[in-house]
Amino acid sequence: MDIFKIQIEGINKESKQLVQKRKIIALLNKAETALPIPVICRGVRISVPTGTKLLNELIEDQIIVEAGKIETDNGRRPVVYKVNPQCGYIVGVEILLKRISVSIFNIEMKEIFEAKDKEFVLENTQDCLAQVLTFIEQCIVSSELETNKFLGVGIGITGRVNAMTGESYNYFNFLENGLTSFISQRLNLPVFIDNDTHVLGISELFFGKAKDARNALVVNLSRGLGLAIIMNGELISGDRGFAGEFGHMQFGDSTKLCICGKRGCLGMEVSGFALEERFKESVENGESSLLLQKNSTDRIRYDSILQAAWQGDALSISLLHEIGIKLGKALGNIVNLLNPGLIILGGKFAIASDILTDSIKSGMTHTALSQPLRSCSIMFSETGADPGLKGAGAQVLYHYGLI
Amino acid sequence: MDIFKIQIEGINKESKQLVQKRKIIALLNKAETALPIPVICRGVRISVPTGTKLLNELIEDQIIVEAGKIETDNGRRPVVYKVNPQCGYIVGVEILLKRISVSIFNIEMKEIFEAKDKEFVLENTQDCLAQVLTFIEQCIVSSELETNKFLGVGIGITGRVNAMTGESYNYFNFLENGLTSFISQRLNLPVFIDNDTHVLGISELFFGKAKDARNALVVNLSRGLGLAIIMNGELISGDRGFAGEFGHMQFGDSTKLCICGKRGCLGMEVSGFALEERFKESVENGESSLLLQKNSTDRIRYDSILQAAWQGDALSISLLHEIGIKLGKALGNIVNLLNPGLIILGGKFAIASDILTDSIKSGMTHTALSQPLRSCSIMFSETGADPGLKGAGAQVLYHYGLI
DNA sequence: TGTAGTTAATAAAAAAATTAATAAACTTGT
DNA sequence: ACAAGTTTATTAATTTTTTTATTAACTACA
Repeated sequence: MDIFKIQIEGINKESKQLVQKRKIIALLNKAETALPIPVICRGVRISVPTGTKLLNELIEDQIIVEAGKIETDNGRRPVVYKVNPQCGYIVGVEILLKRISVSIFNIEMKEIFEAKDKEFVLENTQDCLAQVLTFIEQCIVSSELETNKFLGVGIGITGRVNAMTGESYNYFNFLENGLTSFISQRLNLPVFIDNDTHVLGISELFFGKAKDARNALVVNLSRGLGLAIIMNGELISGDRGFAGEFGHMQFGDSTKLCICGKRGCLGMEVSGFALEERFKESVENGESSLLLQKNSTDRIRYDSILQAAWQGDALSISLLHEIGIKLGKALGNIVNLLNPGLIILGGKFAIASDILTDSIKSGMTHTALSQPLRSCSIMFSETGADPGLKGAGAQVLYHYGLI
Repeated sequence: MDIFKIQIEGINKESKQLVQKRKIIALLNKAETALPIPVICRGVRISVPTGTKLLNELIEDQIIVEAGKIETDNGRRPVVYKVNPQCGYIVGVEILLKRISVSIFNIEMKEIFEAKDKEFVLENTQDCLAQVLTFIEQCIVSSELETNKFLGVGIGITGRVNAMTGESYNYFNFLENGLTSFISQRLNLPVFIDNDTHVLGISELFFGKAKDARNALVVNLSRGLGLAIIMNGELISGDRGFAGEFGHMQFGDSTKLCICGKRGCLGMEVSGFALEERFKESVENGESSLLLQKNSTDRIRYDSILQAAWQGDALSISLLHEIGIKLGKALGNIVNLLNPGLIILGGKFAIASDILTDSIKSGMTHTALSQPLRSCSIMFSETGADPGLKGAGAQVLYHYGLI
């Protein structure tokens, strides 16, 4: 897919036309529907004859295809065009602590191949890296798609990641030139990377509820606690990609020691892990719960507690309320600091929206100023299955300016 | 200055060339030195003949001027060009609680007229607004510059401001269409506005130490406490312009009631106001200070305490240390959240850099994670006089894409 | 059913921009 | 001091793009 790779090159004879071609592709890809020539030409600010010429060349290259005619109120009906869904493919990879998933998307981000939740143990070793690579390679082969049509690989991985340099600090940090350049060389494809929470943010930004918001927070509340910050319509990475370390915000009353070495980290009070701990404590103090009928206390994971809360278990609900209020207080502080128009609660906790929403809101009133609070709405993520995986893949489109 | 106003209009016959002309102007204005034709043409990606043609038209319009020839290692010596400093002027206005300042800058942001620190009381009244307007008008007249050469007015004002809509929420909020459109109509000039802290951030971003930083925090520590956040090289305003309400971060141990109605606001512990309060308390508890020799406790303002600290007064220094540690703790939290590469301490407290720097750093270690902390340096503002005023004016250049 | 009105697409003419060629100005090395 | 090499600046030739004009396709209404 040579046309997508031009942008890096300097000025040459073809460059300007190729830039315009890429603009056409981007316009069509961003548009919800197929577009007619006049609209395309207005969109990229060129005349109809040149636009038509470029479009025909793109059709010749099978990058753009006709999509029939559309109804109009009056006048000749225009032929509309869209990007050929088969013109390019994207690999999305999600590497979590205990499982790895790969999806292959077409250029419209429709999933056309999947190999999800393969059991796996993430370790900072050469061997583990080799496993990841062969799994990705296998998926590409199994998909039976033309290899020269792959545009790139987008990876989401737990831990701290520098999206700019392509380094992963916690895992595979033994590589000299960073993780992306290593994988890129091996697969002979451009590779982009970010951490699991940021990738979730990308998903919300382009496909979820943050689509129309210029300033939003995406909370990733699962076993851990993370935050993706979107400001001025862009994901905020910070200087080294560390932005969003919400779980280590020193805001809690708890004196529990966090793995980071400090006490009072928010993640020790607001997270799936914290929910499990608090559940155990409560049971030890004699409280009862529906969950105890089936399992012993040790085996109860936060997923089960969330489900129990949904089924009406009083203990689980009250624990969730506690968490909601604490999360709300912390978010209120960030609302003062960043004045987001929207907060999206994502991650595994999103299913507990009914129980959490009011407690978060009430927590926020404790800390947030009334003006920024009034202009900030709270929503729960409703993206389809595996939003992180889709966001991981979307990095590729984002870097090509196609989204 | 018609050429600067084109960008708003739609597509017309001249539009494309004017866009290129604006690019040339922007390139020359951003460059430190005057540039020769080949460099300009490479910079805006046009050929030498067209570039020369456009340049000559700009010279005809007196927007660009020749700036002699430069020495080169070999080959014919090129003529270099720069933006005519007299081609356009900018009005910067700073409206604080007790004083108002106006400066007029040329397009290089050199100050060519000033009327600073006029005594004044900011009130939310028609009368006060009229005073502001006549003062600005007077300054424009006194400057004796051609009125048609003014590019716009940039305002910095205390209180909460929506830079996008041009509304000021705390002052002059009785206007129907926002403050900027009102002043714009009266002065017949484009008007841009932001709050005093954001304007300070703009100053650091374009002329100060944040020039080369893509992610920075600018702390405005004077009688109040504010924060300007720069991420991805842009000032973060948030959804309604409220971003940076650092002073109301709920992070303190103090139980003092803040004007916002909450307790525990950081501004009640870290600010000039807080310094005055703590000084009073300490003296009442029997501590001594150099300052007491001259003034009664009631009359001592934070400026004096800062100066006393600089002169070695033990009480003042220890109070500053307290403030520094608290500020550092709060900043550490933000470092975790946003991973800035640079923190600039500006405002009146900047002169106490020697005393504050270590305590801020030690405070940060309490809350910040080691990784983001390591990549974050702390500096003290060293911009010239009235950085806020310069930042206010710079808004105009920023909106024209000339900076 | 036919005509006026509207928009799309194509073809021809005009304008604009680029490349190529050339002249001018300057440095360096012999 | 003068030829060779470099870079800038100007002019001429070629290519590209846009305007303008024309034809095609369709709706609405009489």
